[in-house]
Amino acid sequence: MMADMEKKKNTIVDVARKLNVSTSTVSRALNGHHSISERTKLKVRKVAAELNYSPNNVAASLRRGKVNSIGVILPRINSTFMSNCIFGIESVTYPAGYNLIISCSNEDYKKEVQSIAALKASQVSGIILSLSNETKKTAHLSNIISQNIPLVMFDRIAELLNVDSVVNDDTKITVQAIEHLHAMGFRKIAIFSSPTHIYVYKNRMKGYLEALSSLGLTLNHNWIIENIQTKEQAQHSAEILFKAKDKPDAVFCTSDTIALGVIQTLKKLGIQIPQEVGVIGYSNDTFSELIQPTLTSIEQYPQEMGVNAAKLMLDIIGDKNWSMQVHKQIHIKPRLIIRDSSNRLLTE
Amino acid sequence: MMADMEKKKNTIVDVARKLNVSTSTVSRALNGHHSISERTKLKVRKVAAELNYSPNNVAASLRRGKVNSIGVILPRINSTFMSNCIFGIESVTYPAGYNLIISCSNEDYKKEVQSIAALKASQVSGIILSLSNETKKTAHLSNIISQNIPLVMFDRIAELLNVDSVVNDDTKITVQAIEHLHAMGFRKIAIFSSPTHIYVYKNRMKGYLEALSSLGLTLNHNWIIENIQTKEQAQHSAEILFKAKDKPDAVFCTSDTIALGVIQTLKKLGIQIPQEVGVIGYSNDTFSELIQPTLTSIEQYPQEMGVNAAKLMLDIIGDKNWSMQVHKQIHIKPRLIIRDSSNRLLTE
DNA sequence: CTGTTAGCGCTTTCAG
DNA sequence: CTGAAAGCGCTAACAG
Repeated sequence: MMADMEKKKNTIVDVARKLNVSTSTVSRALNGHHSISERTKLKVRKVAAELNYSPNNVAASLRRGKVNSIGVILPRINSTFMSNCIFGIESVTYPAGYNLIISCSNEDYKKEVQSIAALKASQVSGIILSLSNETKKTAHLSNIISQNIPLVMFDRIAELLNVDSVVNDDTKITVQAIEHLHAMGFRKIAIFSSPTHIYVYKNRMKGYLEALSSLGLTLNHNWIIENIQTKEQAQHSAEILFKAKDKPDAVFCTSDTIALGVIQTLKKLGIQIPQEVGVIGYSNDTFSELIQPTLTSIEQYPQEMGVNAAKLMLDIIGDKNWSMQVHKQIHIKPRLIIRDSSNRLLTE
Repeated sequence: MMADMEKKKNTIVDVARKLNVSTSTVSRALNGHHSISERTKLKVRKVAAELNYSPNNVAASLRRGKVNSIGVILPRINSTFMSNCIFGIESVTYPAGYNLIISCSNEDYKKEVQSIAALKASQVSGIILSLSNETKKTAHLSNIISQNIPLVMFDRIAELLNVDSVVNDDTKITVQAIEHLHAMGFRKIAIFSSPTHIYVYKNRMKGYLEALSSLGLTLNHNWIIENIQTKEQAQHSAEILFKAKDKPDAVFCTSDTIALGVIQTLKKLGIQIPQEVGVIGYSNDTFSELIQPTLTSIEQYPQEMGVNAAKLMLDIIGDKNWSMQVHKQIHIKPRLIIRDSSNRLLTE
């Protein structure tokens, strides 16, 4: 009978045996320890290669009590914004020698909690997180903080939690956007917003209200549409709003997708953009400069956000007392990109 | 002097001690082993919760010789196509209890090789991969296959490697696209392609050539533009081509971004689409139905590709002899989505 | 510069 | 149904 080809993987023990040295020497040589002679290092590396040796990080991590991976939990993964954030994160963590374990909460609170548990079990060095829509409790986060697992939040943060974070200056840029509409002669400005219990939308709403007040514009509660999540909902609400008596003359939208829905409805109703109604979106999706009319929007620099979140994480890792310290909040400055959908000067 | 609050994490040893049982019992209880009485299980779980016990998967993995994570290597991460693939993969691997370790080769061969090594060191259960642009050698892949590490490739596969894979029927759908152009009366069909050493572009080129031949259209080598990678390159090449004497009357593009570049140049040159020139893109990006004219394109169902790649992976994992077997290739059927940019019927 | 030794936290035979 | 004991592969005191 043929014996099974027991392709047992070679370990440092095999390398050590072949060279007649101790496993410590092999371990040290492979890790570039300074107290090993160049000659030995060369020999070890040679034999390791011959034996097709591949290190076992699981064993090393267990021994070291430290894992070289960082967990990332996102509400979505297939969005331009989020995938660019990941891209930014990866560009920092990879050169630093970390793996990225990514999981997607799918805007589901329960899955967020489970993902946290899974990452904890994996002994990740830290967790970078943006909250799901549904997350209203944050016990799962306090829990990991209390266990000294580094946590960095970005974009959708939990305000009451004292952690390092990266956010946009949503309020300020929204004020700027409303001021821009005002400067273009729009006076009856509506807002189409996603749910305002979420940090970023809350701040956009805040900016809207602040700007209206400081510009002396009257606030019409019928023009404040909240809880819009999809293009279809935006279309629906726009249809109702623009068929009513008391129509606004501009709409500030908290996402480009919402803005797209509004634009499609306005077109359908034969309303001219921006002559009759101005529209502003948020996040500068690829399509915003490609649609008709081109859409005024707000660039958020998601990659930059990811880069900063990752840098923050690397700073924290290894700092035993990070949870005791004053936490940093990095503000990314968004930019208003003025295009045709709000630019009345073009047509006057 | 205050003693440091040694917040040493509790392990099963602590749980066992508190209950006066053995660690084996705790381990078994926590893992729902059948030979443990319900009463014990309850007690163990209760104490584990009290002690805020969190399992250490690193130790468990080392002992089991098996890690609950799957590695994914992609050429890009911030593209609609790839992020949707990840989304599909995650939707299968998460419920199955796997972590996803994602790394991005950035179209760089070296980084692809390094990522493979890193994932190997992490002892991942398997690797799902789509090749970088630059990858021409596949020794790094043969290597992991020979070590019985499950490998699934998708989209950009290495043809000569005998592994499970998920691909589009690029050739067939391209033939269909060209036939569509022919049916619309276009006869002088050019192709703007990304580098054809890459599997998917090679097949699109193949489809183009096959279709031309079977439709009896003459092949003009000046109309075969290869190595286009960016919108700018597409614009540049289109400008040259459409200022030349011998102009095509349609352009098949291997991506929507290329098509966008072509359309922008045609507009600039005052050439009517589709009356004078028809354009087809590939991958049905969000913007394709939003631009003017709306762009005929090919939907590839990236999420579906991810789902299938992940399922294939789960099938393979644990199957000791997978590398000996005949490998499956799953073909995802793309769909031609006809819009204005190729639809002459609209205007005749 | 190198070797000896003791575990990291968990699972899993084997033995009751 | 439960316990004792061994050990996964590696690293890091400690000791020369």
